[in-house]
Amino acid sequence: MSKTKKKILEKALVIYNLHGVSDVSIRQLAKVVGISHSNLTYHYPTQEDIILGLHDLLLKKAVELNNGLVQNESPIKSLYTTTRTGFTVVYNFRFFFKELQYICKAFPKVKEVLRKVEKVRTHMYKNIITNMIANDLLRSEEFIGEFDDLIVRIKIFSDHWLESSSIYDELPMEETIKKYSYLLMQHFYPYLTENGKNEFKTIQITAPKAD
Amino acid sequence: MSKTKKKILEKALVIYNLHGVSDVSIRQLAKVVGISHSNLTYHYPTQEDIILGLHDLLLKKAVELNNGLVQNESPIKSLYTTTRTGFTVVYNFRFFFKELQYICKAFPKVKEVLRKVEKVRTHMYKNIITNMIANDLLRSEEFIGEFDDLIVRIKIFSDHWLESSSIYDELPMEETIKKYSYLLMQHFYPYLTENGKNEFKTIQITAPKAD
DNA sequence: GTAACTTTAGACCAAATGTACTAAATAATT
DNA sequence: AATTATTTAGTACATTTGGTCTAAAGTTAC
Repeated sequence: MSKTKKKILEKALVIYNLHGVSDVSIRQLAKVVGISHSNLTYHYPTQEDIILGLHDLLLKKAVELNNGLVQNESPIKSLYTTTRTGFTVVYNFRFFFKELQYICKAFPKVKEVLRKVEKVRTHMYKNIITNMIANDLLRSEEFIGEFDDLIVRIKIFSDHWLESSSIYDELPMEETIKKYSYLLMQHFYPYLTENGKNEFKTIQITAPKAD
Repeated sequence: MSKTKKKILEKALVIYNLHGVSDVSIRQLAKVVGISHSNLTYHYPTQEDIILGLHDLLLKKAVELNNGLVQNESPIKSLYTTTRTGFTVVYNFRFFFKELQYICKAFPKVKEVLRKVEKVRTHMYKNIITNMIANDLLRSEEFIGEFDDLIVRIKIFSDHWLESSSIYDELPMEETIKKYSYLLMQHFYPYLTENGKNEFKTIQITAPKAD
């Protein structure tokens, strides 16, 4: 990737986070980058290409941060740490999650990518749940599809906590991420075994009270 | 409200649901209504006024439908019915929920209204939960704030299930509403007592499997 | 050093948008 | 019937937008 391309993505992230994708034209972005709008179209013919580039960055960042985590703690604490770092990435690319619907409508290719990523996420959560059951941290299903449905709920929460927060909250970044990471974890809580609940308590210490 | 104003809102709802608020200009809307764009601005000086009018309609519709429900069933079945009708209203005003973030950013007055409505919703869920506990359908809190947090999660789900569905699903309206109403109910399931779970099973019959 | 390629800026264009203004038509009031 | 108020359409305007085209400037290769 050329230096200019890198700089474009970098500045695009800042300005999109600030004003939203739908409010920033090619010309405005070019001005921020410090190049002409025709030069910008030379590197990224359409806005969709920029968004795809940024989404790529997002995925790379997420993987990179996750690899840096120590995974020898308890599964539940591990899950919490993973959630925290994941939610931090979401926050850093907040333009994406705030305008998810607009982006999917305006840029079909992005929507396709998202659908693929969704399958990976589902798979990941399935593994986590199987694991927790095997370790006697989570009870087993009480009806067919119970945990598949839980995963759907978790994914909706993960995709939209930021949007909701931007409407109803007025917290600083750190607080927001803490609050919603903890809320995500609570999706699991009522399904935990006694063992699991005891482990869960160890993460409560760092978590703030919601509201 | 004059006949013209009514017709404007009516047509706006259709065209917004179809193409999204951000994609429909005053001029396009005027064409659909069959009046001049200057006449439209006469009745609704800004787009914000139209959105506010539509949100008013939404609330009225929700109240009206809710009043039509029989409330002598079991609390859990009652909650399910309320959810179903509520989600039907959400679907009928889907433009609103699909572009929640955009609307809140572009029209600050709408955001204020939403924040007020949110408080009412919280209160409603608190009542429902208190009631269910009193009727031995729901267990009591295992830690402080547990059910407040549950309510936050439920509200996020209620606000964003449609947006998520529009990205990942391709189901017809009826199926979609059924699926997500049932998913909402599952937020309560793991907190239910034996009594509650038995009641819950009576609503499972009409619910489709998720995915 | 010159030829070929890449990167950049500037100008131009047609389309669309919100807003404002004017004047005609219609309805209401006296 | 005359006047006043409301509703309607048309026009004009300044701005912005995404594209396209052209040519200059910079870089690389031979």
